Amino acid sequence: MPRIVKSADDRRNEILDGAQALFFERGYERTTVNDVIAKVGISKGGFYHHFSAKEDLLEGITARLAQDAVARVRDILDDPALGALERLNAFLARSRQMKREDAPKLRAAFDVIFRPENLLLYHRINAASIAVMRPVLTRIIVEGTAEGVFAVPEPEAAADVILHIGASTHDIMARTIAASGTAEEDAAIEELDRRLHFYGIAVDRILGLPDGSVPFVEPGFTRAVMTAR
Amino acid sequence: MPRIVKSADDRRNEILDGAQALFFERGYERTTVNDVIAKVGISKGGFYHHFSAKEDLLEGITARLAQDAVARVRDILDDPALGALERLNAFLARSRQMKREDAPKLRAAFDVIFRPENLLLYHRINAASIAVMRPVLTRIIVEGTAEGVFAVPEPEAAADVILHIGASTHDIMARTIAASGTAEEDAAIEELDRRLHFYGIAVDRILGLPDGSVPFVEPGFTRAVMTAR
DNA sequence: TCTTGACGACCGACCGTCGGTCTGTAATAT
DNA sequence: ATATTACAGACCGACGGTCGGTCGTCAAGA
Repeated sequence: MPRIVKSADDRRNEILDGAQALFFERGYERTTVNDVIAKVGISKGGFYHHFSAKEDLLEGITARLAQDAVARVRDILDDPALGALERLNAFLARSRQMKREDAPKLRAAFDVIFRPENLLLYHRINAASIAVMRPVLTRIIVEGTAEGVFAVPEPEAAADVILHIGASTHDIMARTIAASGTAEEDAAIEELDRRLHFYGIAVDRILGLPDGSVPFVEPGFTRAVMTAR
Repeated sequence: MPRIVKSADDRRNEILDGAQALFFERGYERTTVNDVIAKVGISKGGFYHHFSAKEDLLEGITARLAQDAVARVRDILDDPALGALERLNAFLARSRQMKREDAPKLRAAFDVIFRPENLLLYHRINAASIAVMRPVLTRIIVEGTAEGVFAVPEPEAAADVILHIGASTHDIMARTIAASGTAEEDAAIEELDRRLHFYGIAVDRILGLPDGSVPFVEPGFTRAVMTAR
């Protein structure tokens, strides 16, 4: 085979791109290192020159995804005109907007990520996003507590709890996706929507706010994302 | 090798016992099927006669553990004399008592379960215990809402959230265990204790109770469990 | 009581796959 | 010219899982 040399960064990202595509298509375990190098057009030796193990791919991919996600809300986080509650709601609104925008891609990824055999992949993505969001959310809570809007004794712990509440959607999400195309799809989406609505209430309460202050979903959001093609 | 024949149930439990011991000692991935059959004193064929895959061991073990755990609190769950809040607190108190009783074994298991490479093992155990506890906790919340003591619009969702809050302790637990034996051990335990205390408050708020109604920890509990030998 | 035969528990050699290593080489930098 | 980096690809050992066959058990028929 002809030898193609590229800069380390470019090659690394190429590998990450290929791996990410495969992971979101077949899952982590069902994707072999040989699959990845075949897709990227690279040799085994080349791969292991850039990554010391298959697991490193997960780290690289999830780190990139998380960095990305936070970059897209940076302006909201840095806007000095916003109060804590406004900032939090603007952040959540932006997140929803982004999800709506690439709902089809997201939905396709969900199909794979929420399969039981891909638990590890899901968990890593989740852990990475929590790690990135924790300091962000903590800052907002500290801010809100200083403003006297929130009433939270342990901001960092509260941030952790709130972020993990998102993880508790896993099961219902999985169920909803499994029900996709069947007669129960509609009911499953309804239930998921009710759940997400309640999670907003849980956040309100943890922050010491009146119910409904921090909406997690807006009308039609859940259905729009879950039925996207 | 001499052939030893036993009833399917006995053999199955023997295999589960051996596998559980190994998983809690070396973790799931680092335990091979050959390790298990060597420990139990059985052949490869024998093993696959009772289990269709290595993963089935996880299911079997976690199911057993979860069944066990719920059996040990059955009396509290069934006691008609208890109100919902009393029942919930009695349940948590019993759980703590059980943890204190076999703190050394628990602590040893923690050492393995919270290592990053054993994420799958941890997750399965957690998922199984949540699956078992969900209906139990849901019932308590429904009861409490009917009594007018709790104020929860979606009992099942609330149960899910509360159970998942426990999962958010994973990171700090892992950190605390990693700090074991170092100079930071003391500070890590303090922080873990503060976190657990806050989780109690989060539960109070989700249930619509005044802060401090549902204590997650009692003084000295965290240290007692985490420093057990 | 003894034989027979079916069934299920069990054996262990074997296999394919997969993550990872190693030796070597072409391209690039110094 | 030389060192370093980026890559190639044959190879390896370990592991999960399979498969054809064996042996203990027990019940029915002679």
